[in-house]
Amino acid sequence: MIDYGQFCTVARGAEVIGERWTPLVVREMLCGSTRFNDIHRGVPRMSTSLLAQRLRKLEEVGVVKRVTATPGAPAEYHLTGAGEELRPIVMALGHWGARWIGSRLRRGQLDVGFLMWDIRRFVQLDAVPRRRRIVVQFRFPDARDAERCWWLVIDDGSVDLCRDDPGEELTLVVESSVLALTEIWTGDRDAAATVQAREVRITGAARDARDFWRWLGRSAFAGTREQALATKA
Amino acid sequence: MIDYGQFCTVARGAEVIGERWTPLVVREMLCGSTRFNDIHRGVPRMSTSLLAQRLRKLEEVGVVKRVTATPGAPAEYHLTGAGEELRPIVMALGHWGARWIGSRLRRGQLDVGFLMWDIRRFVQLDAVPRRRRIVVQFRFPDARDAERCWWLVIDDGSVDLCRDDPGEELTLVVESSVLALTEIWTGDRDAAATVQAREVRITGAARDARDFWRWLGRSAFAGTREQALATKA
DNA sequence: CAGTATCCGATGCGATACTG
DNA sequence: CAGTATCGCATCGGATACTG
Repeated sequence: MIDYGQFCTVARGAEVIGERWTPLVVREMLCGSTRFNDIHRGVPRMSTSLLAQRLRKLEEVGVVKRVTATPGAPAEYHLTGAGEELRPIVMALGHWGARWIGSRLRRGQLDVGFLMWDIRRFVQLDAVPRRRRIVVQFRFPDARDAERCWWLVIDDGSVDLCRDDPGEELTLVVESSVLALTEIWTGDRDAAATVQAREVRITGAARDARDFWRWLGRSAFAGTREQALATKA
Repeated sequence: MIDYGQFCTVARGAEVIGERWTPLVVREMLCGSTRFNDIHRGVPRMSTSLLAQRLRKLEEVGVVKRVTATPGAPAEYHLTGAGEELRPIVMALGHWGARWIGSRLRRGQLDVGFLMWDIRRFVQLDAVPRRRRIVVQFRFPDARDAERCWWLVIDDGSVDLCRDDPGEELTLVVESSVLALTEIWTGDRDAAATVQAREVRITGAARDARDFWRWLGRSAFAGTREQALATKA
């Protein structure tokens, strides 16, 4: 563990949550993930051994509480009150990043799995047309073989993300480069303009296509990003 | 530099200011230090080469602006707008630490130089009796030889910290263990109670001694700390 | 004072493999 | 699925010495 050797509480706080990867682990838990592998989806580049180590440390300092419902059941990781109070800090950091990190996305930052996981999480359920099962296929021609095709299934208020064809009638097919959809998600580009530019193509009923952009969420920081870019221009 | 390889702005922000030592360097600059060695006083355990490296990085990402008034003059480091906007984040982290880091101060976290530097910075000038030159000697019998004795000189709205006897009449002498004064500073202990317990001794005119605790500031997070400890008890 | 250059050692952490 | 164990490299950063 980091030891700054200072009594200042900024230092002591930074020792706990400033360690490499830790803020992202906390972010993931703030978004609601409680299972080890779910958390890991939010930080896929982190090795599982390191994630386990960080979770132990966070438990030790009282940010995370490890819960095992019944013996033998898989553990769940929950934020404590202290952990929950990190929310404003992590959010502020995200907004700061959205506002001040100017550079375009680098190639190495693109990750379809992470993007889709994020999208799944923030589907605007109350904006989804009710009483219908909706199946959207996402196609990313430039992604690696295994990540080229995803299905988002929304039904009765629940959202599922599949990597295997559910074999149902498709409501929509969304085809895009990884970059284009990511930039829409982050607020770097406008969805309508990107469709205009033919960098995203949506196939399906016109009404469903229009609805799509309503219930598809955006990153929590997209508004800030958008505003920052607008101000600059 | 850290590279999380994620488009999320929390990650991209953390890449910039989540690196080891960086939040403390920013904290120091938010407190007003602009010269290399002044900044270094706030992070004395950091090597100068590493500090230089971090400052370069911060300049590169637009958090710090390096300014040389006249050629040959020593450089000054100023926070940019982006840097200034880190203030709420750093402060929030400090308050979080004050509230949730339960452990007592460890021996290795004590540092008289850092404490006195902090004290000097936050003297409540408007609470200091006017029209008088005030010289306070601080004695720390348990400190290392070179750090046993300090002088705080307040005059005409300016505060100086000396390590050599200014050779003037002393208004007050404050004698304390490093721990005791540090804990008063951080809000872990009450000043009056600590004096009662004879762990701090003040010599001088009664009125000056009473005034002392009024113009001596406390850490910016002491209130939060105090409240957290009170709640627990 | 205000840093830079160099060296070298600790360790953080990634990759891989393995277990219940 | 939910992790643990082990290995080995890279790099981070501390110490020291040096410069204008």
